[in-house]
Amino acid sequence: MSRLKQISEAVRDAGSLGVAELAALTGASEMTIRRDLEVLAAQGVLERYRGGARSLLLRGSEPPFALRSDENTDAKRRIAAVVAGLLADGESVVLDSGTTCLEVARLLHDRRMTVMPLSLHAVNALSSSPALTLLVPGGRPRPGELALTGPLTLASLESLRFDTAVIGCCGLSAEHGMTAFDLEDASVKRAAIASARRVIAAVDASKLTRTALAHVAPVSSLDAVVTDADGDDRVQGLTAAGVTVVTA
Amino acid sequence: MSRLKQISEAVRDAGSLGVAELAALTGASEMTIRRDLEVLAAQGVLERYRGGARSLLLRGSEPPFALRSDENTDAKRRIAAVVAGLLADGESVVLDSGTTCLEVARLLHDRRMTVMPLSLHAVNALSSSPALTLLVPGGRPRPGELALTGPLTLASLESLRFDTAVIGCCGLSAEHGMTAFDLEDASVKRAAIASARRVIAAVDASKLTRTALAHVAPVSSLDAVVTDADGDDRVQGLTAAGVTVVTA
DNA sequence: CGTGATTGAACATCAGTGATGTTCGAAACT
DNA sequence: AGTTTCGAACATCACTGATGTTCAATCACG
Repeated sequence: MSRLKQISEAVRDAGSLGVAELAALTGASEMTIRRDLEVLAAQGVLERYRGGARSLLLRGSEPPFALRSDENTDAKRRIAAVVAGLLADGESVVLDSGTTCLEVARLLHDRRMTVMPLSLHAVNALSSSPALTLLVPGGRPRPGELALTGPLTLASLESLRFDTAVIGCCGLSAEHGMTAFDLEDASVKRAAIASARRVIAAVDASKLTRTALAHVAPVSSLDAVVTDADGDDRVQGLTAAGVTVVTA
Repeated sequence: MSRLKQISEAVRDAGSLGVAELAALTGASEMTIRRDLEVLAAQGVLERYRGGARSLLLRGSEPPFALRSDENTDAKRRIAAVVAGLLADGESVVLDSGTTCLEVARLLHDRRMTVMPLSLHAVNALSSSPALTLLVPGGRPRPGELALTGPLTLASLESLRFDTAVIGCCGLSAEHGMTAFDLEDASVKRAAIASARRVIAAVDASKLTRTALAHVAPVSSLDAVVTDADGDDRVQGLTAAGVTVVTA
């Protein structure tokens, strides 16, 4: 686990912590801790005060992208590989924001298809590809996450029809359907789902226990769910609800 | 001058050149030349054949972005500084693609304004800024240049009204007006100009002698031209045509 | 079909960059 | 005023990316 993540979790759990304590906890020097706190403060994770920092992470909000990106990478890669296998050359795909979908993007780099990513991270991962046709939606990128949102994004999606939408999410269950932390994100996901004939959800196992604030869509609107949970209650709940679940 | 640029020009001037000759010319090893040629071939600058490479650069087309980016940097920075000075905090600005406008983007990083760049390079330069509101237009990024073009871009521009448009171009003269190498680019520039109340052209001196294929707009639609040419005939031509010219 | 030139993969080397630690003067809190 | 905290500046170190060298495989041409 990276030191930044370690710090952010320690501060979140304690509410607030001093620089010296964090230095002792991580084994790094106080100067390094200060630099880390500066970074985390810029990301909105916490707030500095003289001698320490207090957490700004609300329960029910999402930790910033930079802290999630190297989390659970193995599972994400395996899920992404399966998703990429479900996509055929020549298809047009709209690709959601989030770290799992970013892994999918990396795998599509040399494929011959049309892709519209909903996050600038994925756009950057694909912008050097000569093989595929890259479409960028308009919108306002949310800081850190770089997920595109707002009326421009919705307008871009409404003017196009895709073969497949690959959607990530923050929570997924048979009961509550697909949910997201951010309201704007949720409406973008909805628009993406509405613009595609086929919908694939890419969801690592940890999301299957979670339910977030904003409702996106019922599970009935998903054609397939790709996840890394194996022989799990929650997977059974989804299949019972009539969803095709593919395990990576 | 970078070795890549040196190679690309030598091959363009000779039509085709051998690896050994290029190694002698640049002082690098043949292996390095091969790697360089691979890079340039991927950019579409030239075509490899066994033992050498032949140029693919058409007269009248634009050398790829990566080769222009570190060219004339001083002049571009000075022009960009003047342009940035013409913009007020709180303004909404549409920022054209190209290396000069990219320098402008870098200077806007910590300003409090709304910016819509027309190239992903500038988007990336600004995406970490907490101060400004970044808007991304939709579109298809042209490889290398990463300039956004196409119907999505035009639609994004048509749905917005900006205070100022900062436009770069490939050619500018009193006689032919503003011109661009790429037809799609030209229509995007036109749309950007149409969506803004005030239009500033950022043009280094070398563009004032050039005229490119696609007409963008007459000089009468420009409110100001920022350039680094000092006491030049061409500048006089522009001022005679009623354009406000600011020299950096 | 053979021969010599060309290629690219693998490894060595080196410089430049980024992360970390240390020091010390300035600023802030009590 | 005294103590603590901060951050700028510099030193250090690991790592990455660029370059060169070597050598076996491949290609073109006679």
